[in-house]
Amino acid sequence: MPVNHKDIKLKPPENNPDRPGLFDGLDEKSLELILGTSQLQTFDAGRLLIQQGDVPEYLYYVVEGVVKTYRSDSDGKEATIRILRAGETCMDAVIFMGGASPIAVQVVEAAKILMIPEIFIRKYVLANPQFSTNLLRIVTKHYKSALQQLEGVITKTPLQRLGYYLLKLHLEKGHDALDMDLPFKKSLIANQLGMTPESFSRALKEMKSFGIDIDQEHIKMKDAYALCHFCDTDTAFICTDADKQGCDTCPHKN
Amino acid sequence: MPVNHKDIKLKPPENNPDRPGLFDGLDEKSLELILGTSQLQTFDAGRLLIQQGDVPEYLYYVVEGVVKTYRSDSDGKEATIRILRAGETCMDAVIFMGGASPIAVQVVEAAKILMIPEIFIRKYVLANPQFSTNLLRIVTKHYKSALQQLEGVITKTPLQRLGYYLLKLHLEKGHDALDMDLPFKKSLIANQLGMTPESFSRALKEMKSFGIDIDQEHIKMKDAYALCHFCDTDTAFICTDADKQGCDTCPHKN
DNA sequence: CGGTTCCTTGACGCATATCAATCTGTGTGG
DNA sequence: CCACACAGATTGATATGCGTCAAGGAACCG
Repeated sequence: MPVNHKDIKLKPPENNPDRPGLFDGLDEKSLELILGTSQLQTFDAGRLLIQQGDVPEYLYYVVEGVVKTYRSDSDGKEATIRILRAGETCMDAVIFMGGASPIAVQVVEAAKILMIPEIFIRKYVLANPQFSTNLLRIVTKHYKSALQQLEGVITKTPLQRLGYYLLKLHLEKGHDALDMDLPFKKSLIANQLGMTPESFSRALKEMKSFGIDIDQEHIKMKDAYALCHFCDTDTAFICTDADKQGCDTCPHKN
Repeated sequence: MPVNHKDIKLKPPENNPDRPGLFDGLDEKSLELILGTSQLQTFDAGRLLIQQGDVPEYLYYVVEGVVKTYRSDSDGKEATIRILRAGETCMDAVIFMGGASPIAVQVVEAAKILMIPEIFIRKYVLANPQFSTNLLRIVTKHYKSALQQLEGVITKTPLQRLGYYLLKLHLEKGHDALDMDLPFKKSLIANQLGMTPESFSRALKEMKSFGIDIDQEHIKMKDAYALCHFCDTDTAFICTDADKQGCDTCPHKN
């Protein structure tokens, strides 16, 4: 059954360029066209939407809930790639890779998902330049985060990876927010950071020496510069306090 | 100075869907338009084309030579992302990320490079659907290989990563070729696989127990199935011998 | 020939995975 | 309301695999 335009909110609250959305800048007509060919479905936690090796038939747009994408090798070990919330998509890139999906997709917390047929996506890229640009922005953003992950796992210690993760969390909230919560289950985050839950737990304790206290999933920073130590050129670029006093290690100070 | 259309070969010999090219399917007029706004330049080995944090002004198309993209963290450790040869591009994705480049680009072996202004790229995506599709295919291919790299570093041992690398090399040549050469300097490959040259060297020796002999950069496989042990769903998909006899571990055998 | 670069080999130590036990919170059923 | 079960998180003890450091060898080029 086709989806009614009014059924779902297509634009998540924050509408900043760092969070490119699939529907950004599209007019009413385009939206209706897309929704008309799509379907909306609800899935329970644990449900596998795509297995590694499947050829995807839909692009998935998360309306509600939490979904993860991951790769697993032959002995069953998993490497979490992304954890998606409302407003994010997956299989967007895979559709253009052609052939079997290199990743699997699983629902983590019960989710409502908009499913857009892959054939429509491919055709619509040819018809609508704005849509192409949206897709390019989304895919390149995934690529970027994969590169950061990759560098982290290769060159950084678990502690540094955690620090970098917290720093990005902090920057998302705005540099004034000294309190935040871990957005997901710890074991899930641990896997995404390429470490075991045990190492994750130990790394959290070590964070105290940087002035960051963790109680359950609550994080309290001593001051706004506690995480500067983990900054790099990417985060410095979006840091509103870049190059200010208080941070000795800012990469902008060259 | 604008580039003459006849100066460079824009299509590398192999024209298969797994090697998407920037100029695939474009007509003469489009090619002339692109080349007219671009410049061709030659660089020596070691030359830095883009540093991490720079905002890219060009998309780079490698006409000749070897170029690598990598990320380095604050203490100078490098993680090689890709190693490009003739017909490949970089900064293609970065242009659409907006802002500073998360990666650096360096010439490894003296290279002739076509430089296309980023502003042109962005505009041309809006004007030419074929070009959008080309870019999407290229970027998603990069993304895919980043994901494979990521999984490898997180879940696999150095030996397995090397095996997977050799397998892909083998499949590129066609499954009949039992002889091949390492395409790059060993230390470069080692870094791309996320290990030290020492570990790489030891892993190469271990390969003997799988029926693969390495002499200098020459690789000799005992038979076409020697590398099957390292296969996964991605490689199985492009393996012409998939599911045949000889390979006990083929992921297609479910 | 000497110098340089790259690769290889060996010895060593540390960091992180692994394994196992305990603890905490949460929900369920009697 | 308590007892129990279960999942997730924590903590501790252990071991091993990879990086590091240092030395030696091989190929290349002047």
